[in-house]
Amino acid sequence: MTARTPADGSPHGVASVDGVAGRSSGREIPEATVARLPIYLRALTSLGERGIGTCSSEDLAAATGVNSAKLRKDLSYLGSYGTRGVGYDVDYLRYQIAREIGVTHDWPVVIVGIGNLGHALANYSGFRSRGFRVVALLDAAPERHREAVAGLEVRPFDDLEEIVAAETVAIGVIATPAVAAQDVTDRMVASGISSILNFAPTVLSVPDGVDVRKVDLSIELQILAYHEQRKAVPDIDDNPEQEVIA
Amino acid sequence: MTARTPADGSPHGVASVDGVAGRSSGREIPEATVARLPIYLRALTSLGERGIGTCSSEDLAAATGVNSAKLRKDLSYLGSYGTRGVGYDVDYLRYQIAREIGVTHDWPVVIVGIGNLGHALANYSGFRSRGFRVVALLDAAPERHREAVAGLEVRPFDDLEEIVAAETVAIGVIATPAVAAQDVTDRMVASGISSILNFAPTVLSVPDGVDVRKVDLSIELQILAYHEQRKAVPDIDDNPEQEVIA
DNA sequence: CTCGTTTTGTTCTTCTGTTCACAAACTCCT
DNA sequence: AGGAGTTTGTGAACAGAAGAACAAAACGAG
Repeated sequence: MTARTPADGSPHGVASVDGVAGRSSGREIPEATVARLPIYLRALTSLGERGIGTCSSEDLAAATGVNSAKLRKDLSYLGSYGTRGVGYDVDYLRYQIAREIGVTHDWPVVIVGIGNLGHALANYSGFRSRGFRVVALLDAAPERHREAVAGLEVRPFDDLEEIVAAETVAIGVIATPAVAAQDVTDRMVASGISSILNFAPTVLSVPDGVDVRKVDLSIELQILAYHEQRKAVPDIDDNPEQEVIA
Repeated sequence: MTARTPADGSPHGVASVDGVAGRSSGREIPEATVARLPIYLRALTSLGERGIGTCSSEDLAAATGVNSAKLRKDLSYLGSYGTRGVGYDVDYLRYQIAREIGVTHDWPVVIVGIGNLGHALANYSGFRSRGFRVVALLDAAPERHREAVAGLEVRPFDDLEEIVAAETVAIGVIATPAVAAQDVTDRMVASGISSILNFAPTVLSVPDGVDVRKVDLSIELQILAYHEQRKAVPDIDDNPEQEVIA
């Protein structure tokens, strides 16, 4: 912990990296690394809860299923938060990653589409504990309103703008049928939301500056199926298609 | 279309790539491409339903949000299924992709853990229409048994081996709490399942030859949060640490 | 205080994936 | 039939990510 003082002091006395002088956050973190930071964060939380105060890159690599060299390189983008010969302070590193990701404070989130999946998402406790707070559940269907899910009333979709403005919501989750997803997206964007997590099986178009991530359950299964098929028929091809031609 | 005969015949007369000679399925499809094939498949299905018989790589690229050159290269790994100057036959290409992925017939799937998420998955109609058939819902908790979800009875987890053997199930879905996930995995693997889709927020360890894909809802949100944070504070860093250096 | 051990942070190499750009192949029009 | 216009399939350049390997930094023992 005392090791904190040299902060980002790059060992070899180079105070500024890339010639970017003062901007200590000037390090551009590669996308692949960003996608792994949450994994490290979760593993560190778990280690911390088990009372482990320090861990090496090998330990953390084992806990996350990542190659230790890759892990060290990932962490090095954030700064120099380890101690050579010792390892990383679990709590300290966890805080640094949380800060880098931006989950030291909670992000308000709205969920639109309270069907089966929306229910599950609303009830998912992992959001709360990992930096997100569901502030509203919205659905266009009147028969779903007033129903209480996870302690929140389901409200009309038309309340979107009001809620986004009142709570400064930046992140929206779409769990509607595919056909409604683009409309919901447009309304979200218009109301000020600039990051969307989309569970609807459709490609959304959004203006620049808005991020969309998509989670598609059947795509994941299809990727598994592809590899599964290759296992089953390791060598032979299952296309009996000589005849087709002509 | 006639172009099928030369199989992988690379134009410049190189019949065997990599020296792998005759293996027509020897084309190794890059992982990144495999992950996009289901997207193309879905878009083609949608085009087909709209009565569109032919599409160019530009059309399909627009529908999927992918660069058209990348799309063409992806498709070229499967074979030469387009016609220069014309484009791709929607149905024909769709069939070829489905065959490559291995979803021309349905894959039986079991879902373990019928909580909120398990419910949602069991009811998700997209599985059925995209090459998967949920053959059983399993849960360790006795109070969940006999409950009917999506037309299937929830059965005891101990029935796993019997079901997997009876239906030759190769793919399992884990929607249990994190703490149970590794045990469920071990049982699945022992019973013969070799592809797992994991929704539990934990790293699974599996023997070689078993594939695991993980879907983690809060990780997706955290990735969005990272970028969102960067938008909010485009330049200034939120760590006020100039003083440190010494 | 010096030596040996540990473990980080980083450089260099290799691999994988993306994008560009264009010849080859096809259609359609005249 | 020939030429103009499209669109594919792919080689080659480029970019990004992963992995191996090692010097620099910290610690502890003697």
